Amino acid sequence: MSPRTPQQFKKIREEKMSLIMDVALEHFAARGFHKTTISNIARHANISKGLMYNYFENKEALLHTIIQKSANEIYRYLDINRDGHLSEEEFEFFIKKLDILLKRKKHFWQLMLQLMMQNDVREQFLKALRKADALTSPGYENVEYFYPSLIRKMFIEYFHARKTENKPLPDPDCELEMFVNSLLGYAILAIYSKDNNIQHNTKFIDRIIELYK
Amino acid sequence: MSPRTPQQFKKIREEKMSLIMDVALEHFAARGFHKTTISNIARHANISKGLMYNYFENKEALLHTIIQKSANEIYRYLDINRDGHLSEEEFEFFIKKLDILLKRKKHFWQLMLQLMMQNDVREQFLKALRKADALTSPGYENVEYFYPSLIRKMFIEYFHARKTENKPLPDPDCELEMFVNSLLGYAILAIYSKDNNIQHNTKFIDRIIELYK
Amino acid sequence: MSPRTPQQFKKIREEKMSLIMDVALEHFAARGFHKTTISNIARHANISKGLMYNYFENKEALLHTIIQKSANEIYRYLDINRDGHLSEEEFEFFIKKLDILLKRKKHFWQLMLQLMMQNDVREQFLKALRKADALTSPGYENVEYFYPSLIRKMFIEYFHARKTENKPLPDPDCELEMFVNSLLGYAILAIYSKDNNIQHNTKFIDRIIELYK
Amino acid sequence: MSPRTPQQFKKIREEKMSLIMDVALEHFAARGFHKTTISNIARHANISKGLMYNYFENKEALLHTIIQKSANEIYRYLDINRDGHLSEEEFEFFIKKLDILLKRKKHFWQLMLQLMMQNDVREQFLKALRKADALTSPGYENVEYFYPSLIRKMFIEYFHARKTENKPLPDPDCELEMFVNSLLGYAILAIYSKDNNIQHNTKFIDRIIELYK
DNA sequence: GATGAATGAGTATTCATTCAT
DNA sequence: CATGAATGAATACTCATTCAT
Repeated sequence: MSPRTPQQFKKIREEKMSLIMDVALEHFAARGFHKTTISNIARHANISKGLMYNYFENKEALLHTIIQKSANEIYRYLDINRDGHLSEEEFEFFIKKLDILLKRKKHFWQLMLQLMMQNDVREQFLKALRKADALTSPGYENVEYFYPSLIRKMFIEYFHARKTENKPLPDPDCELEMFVNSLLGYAILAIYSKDNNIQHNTKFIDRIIELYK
Repeated sequence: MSPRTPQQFKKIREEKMSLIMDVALEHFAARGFHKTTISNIARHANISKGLMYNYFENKEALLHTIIQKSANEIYRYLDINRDGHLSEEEFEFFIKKLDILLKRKKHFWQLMLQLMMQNDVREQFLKALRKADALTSPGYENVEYFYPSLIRKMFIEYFHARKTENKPLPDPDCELEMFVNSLLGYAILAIYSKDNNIQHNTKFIDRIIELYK
Repeated sequence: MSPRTPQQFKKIREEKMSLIMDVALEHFAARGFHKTTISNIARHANISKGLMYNYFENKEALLHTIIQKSANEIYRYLDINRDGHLSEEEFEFFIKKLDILLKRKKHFWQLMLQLMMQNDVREQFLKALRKADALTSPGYENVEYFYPSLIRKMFIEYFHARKTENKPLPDPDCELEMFVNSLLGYAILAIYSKDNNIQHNTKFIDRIIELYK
Repeated sequence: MSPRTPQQFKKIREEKMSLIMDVALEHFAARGFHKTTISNIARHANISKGLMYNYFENKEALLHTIIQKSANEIYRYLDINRDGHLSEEEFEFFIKKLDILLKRKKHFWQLMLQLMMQNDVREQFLKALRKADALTSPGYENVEYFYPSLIRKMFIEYFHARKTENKPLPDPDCELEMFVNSLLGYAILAIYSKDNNIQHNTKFIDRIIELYK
């Protein structure tokens, strides 16, 4: 009886880690990081507590890994043509993809919001995000500001370049902010809404595009 | 030393409770409800742990009392003419007051957001809010839906009644949603921004009023 | 019913801390630091585990405090005339007191030996000792080398000054080492011997004095 | 690839066991038995944890085997002419060999000291030593007292027979103890000294021999 | 009213050991 | 022979809450 091959071990490892992270994310999102116990995660993942620590150094490391992994996926998913310029088509594409993303990864976003709301976690949380960003944005590893800044830059440029009836906007920065706020408000409600009322969402997203494209 | 009068006792009591609640709110907002310990609150309020339990049945009761009290203050503060109708002036007045409120009570709002983000706290949290509403909205004690619904109703009516160039809005519900989302996004950023950049805020609020009044 | 006075609280605290430290020292000495559990200490001290942490930040802090306190006592006890010079009388006095000390504080010395034997604890353990030294040797707070060095210095001087039949020793350093080794060997056996065979010990100590005074 | 012969298997087995024991001894000595984890040993020996249990029933068995093996080596190494009598030459030979031994097997002696210092391990530890002794001292398997007693007996006889200037020592037992203590003190410092200052050691050993031969 | 010592149930974490492959 | 995933019992530590004074 020969031992399992390294590949087999790797597969087992990855599947278990993935399972644990899925269960943990769900619980973190629903009950918050602190109220979620390792015991609970282990019980729901049908593993022993000890195994958790075989894969994750501790509870915090588990959280970080979840954030990192999810952030990576998101960045990969959004990966728009990174020429630093946002065409009208890319703008529309971005908004629509974002909407889908919000619904696909509700648990992750709920967790993110919880973390962002805690003043003392926000900093280290942002660090994790920045790291994830660096991984997917080769060449941006040393960018001082956190990823969304990159997007923000593009949007600033986009709004400054925008014209209505061939005239530039009177106050593009204010317009950008209106846009960002609308999107943020929409996102939060979408993340916490129980139904995925497609119709309703579509209407709003279309209106956003109509207004700001 | 003559014994204190009942009034003096009452005053001491109220001041202590107020102090405890202030300290607690600050800590809850900064570190979250679970990470905040009773010991910490007591230490910062310069009282003993035991005294805390003289005033508040337990940690949860403390939280509820804080929410209740703050919610009451807020409702009192916003107290617009409750004739169930929102005039254009009232609309503008409401928005402007809300903006001031957000900045005045940042800690409270930060705590509110944290609580709203936790799926399993949200329900009981909303209950507390509804109760606070009932206290300030005599006659509405048995209203089934939670307070914002009342406001929402007025806003729905407001947007449906709104006319631009003497023509009703093509889709007032969508317009309402755009408005709500913008405001929500703005609120969150305002609650967590460190500076109270008046200028910047004023611009945005003015634009909101300009667009939706 | 007025609350206890600060003095009463202090007394309670000190008595409990002392009790815990006594029990802990006994266990540490008998079973080693790692094999001794907090539960065990608590059980034998007839207190709850929680109380332990009311008084000592953690297990290591408990150990440090024990070392510190015991070391202080020892230094106080040995406190010979600190003029940096060792007369023949002081020499004899020191040896005799040391002998008594070994028997009085067996548990402490057993623990000390255990700690000294662990390569990775020795450093931080010596630090604790140095600190205790500084507390009892005003003016020596910044002495770079650890306390025994001070004693050692005196002994070096003592042996170099020693004369037999009016002639200096042929090799005072070697003689010093013979003395130190004898004492060390004696100490270890004394610390771990179960009986305090006075006779036997006296004989040895007398011989030491006879040889090296 | 032809299957390995039984001899090859045996050789592999023995080499692996030896490797494991070396690594384990090093760790036990440096960090103590309890702080040393099986995982650590396995990692440093470049084997799997499971394999450890193929060779050693459990952690304790590993410890015992190490002690046993090292003790055997030591006894073999010291193997003086066991006629129960210690000549002056044998005395000198013994001391000199002991000195070399201390430096050759520092890790082992460090571990031994650690174990001896723990009251509750000492008993079973001495048992292991006695067993080792029995293996190398055929005929002494049932000797009640632990090995050093045998040596001690010889030394007692040696000191009682010793004469200075043709006169027997006034108190041979006390002299023996002086000798033992000196040697013990020396041994401990030698075991834990980082440098192997040959000169220094030689001087001391020579002095011992000079004094007690 | 006020204090802080005391409790104990709960939680994260460790690690020797087993076992399917 | 060899592997490392998996277990679970044990252990350090936390903290809301109680209570004698």
